[in-house]
Amino acid sequence: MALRLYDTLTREKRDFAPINPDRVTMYVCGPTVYNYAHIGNARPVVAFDVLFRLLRRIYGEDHVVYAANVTDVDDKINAKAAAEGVPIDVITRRYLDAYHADMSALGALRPTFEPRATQTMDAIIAMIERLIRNNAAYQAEGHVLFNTAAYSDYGKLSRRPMDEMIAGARVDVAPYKQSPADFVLWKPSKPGEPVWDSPFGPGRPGWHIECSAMIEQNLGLPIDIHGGGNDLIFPHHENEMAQGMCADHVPTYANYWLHNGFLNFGDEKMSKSLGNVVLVHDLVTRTPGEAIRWALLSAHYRQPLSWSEDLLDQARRSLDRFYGALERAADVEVAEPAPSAEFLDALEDDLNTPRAFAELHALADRLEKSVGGDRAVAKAGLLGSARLIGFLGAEPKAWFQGAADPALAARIETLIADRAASRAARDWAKADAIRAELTALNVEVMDGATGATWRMREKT
RNA sequence: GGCCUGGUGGCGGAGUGGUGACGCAGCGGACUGCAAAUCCGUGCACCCGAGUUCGAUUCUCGGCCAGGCCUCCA
Repeated sequence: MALRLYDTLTREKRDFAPINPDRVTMYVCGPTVYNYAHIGNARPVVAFDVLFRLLRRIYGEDHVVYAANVTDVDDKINAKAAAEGVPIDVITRRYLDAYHADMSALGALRPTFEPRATQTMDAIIAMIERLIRNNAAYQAEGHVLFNTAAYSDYGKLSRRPMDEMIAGARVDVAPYKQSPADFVLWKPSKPGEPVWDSPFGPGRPGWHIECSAMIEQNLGLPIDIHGGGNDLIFPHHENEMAQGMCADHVPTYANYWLHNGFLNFGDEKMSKSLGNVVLVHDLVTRTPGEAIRWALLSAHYRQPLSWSEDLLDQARRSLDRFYGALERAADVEVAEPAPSAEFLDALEDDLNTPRAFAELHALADRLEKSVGGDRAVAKAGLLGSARLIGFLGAEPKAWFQGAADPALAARIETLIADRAASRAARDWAKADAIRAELTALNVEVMDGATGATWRMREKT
């Protein structure tokens, strides 16, 4: 089966056909680096990482170009910098470093490009100049505004009837706007804010223009895939598309618009403004990143996902199952891991990760139950499939014992040796006492035919 | 007010016009000095109403409920 993706613009699942199979282009809206990322922010990163990996497999590693922007000019960054009395780059560097570390812990590959707004200023200004020249933008009171009337398809992506929307909008309309829907491309900086020179006067870019300029600069319009959270459909992506189309007169902006559903926490979405956030930065200190990744992919990317401790716990148990199966199959030689046909089929069906996960379970079952050569086939399929999307890359021993530091591990090994001696002497009371001691250390001991193995229990 | 999602078993979550994935938890059994893991078996669902149909959880319409967007937001 060929790759099929659900496109927000046409609201249908379509066969994916890149403009140029030698250079497949994908852009995803990235972070504004003024704070740590929460798991809701991590959802698109992980979901589109799966797509990136799948595209690399289909078209070749060197034939997929993936860009994700870093917004490092923003009101909240300015506010934070002012509050701490430091330049904005102190803030942005701190949170960008943390972002990279956190997303890496979740198994996300780095995008090919991570353009930063502050380093895209020339392209931004050039694009605004072109928009003005094309009569798609106008200047007013130190601002440059996009003229939505210049783009007849404005509202098409979000399917918003513009006249009705304006009537019901809760937005205060700035007096210098020709139409309430017009949006800022360039605006004057307030005192103390970062400022850039431009033909339109000193100031800084509006929110939407950086993405269009980065796409143009790093990928070239039109692009194959544009991704982001579904809250960005309007106004951000609507505006991006309008700008790009009017600036470059391209036939399309992006051929496939992909939007992930939201992660909810309780009854509401998780958001920084609501304050109900779980930071990845905190979570990774007490939970394996792989389990967080599994939890994030346990629902289809377009569906809402309810975040809970129980979800994480279930994710850990699933991975326990797989690593356990691999541990028991340590003796099975695998020439070359390769994903199974059913697994690829599930992923190619608009990234159906739940179905793909079901196939991983089927492969693990085969690995446990079959004998002889079938085991090698199952192991190759399990490893090849799981690793394609960033799972089961660790050694089973590291998965089960990774939470123990070397000193603790040494102590555990000593206790287990003592217990083995007691068991050999059939001193069950002492053996059980040692087991109790290990349990107190959060360690579970498993007696097997070839001796005891152990693992750290999940924290409760 | 406008627009957009979604409502599946105790929980998570696919999918389908007709034999009701998959996982976790539960229950029974095998195995085990104990325990875990593993294996075998097992119960449980498709928000409500109407329509279309031989037949709907799946299609259509109408409700109800929940969430999101229209303002920074993944």
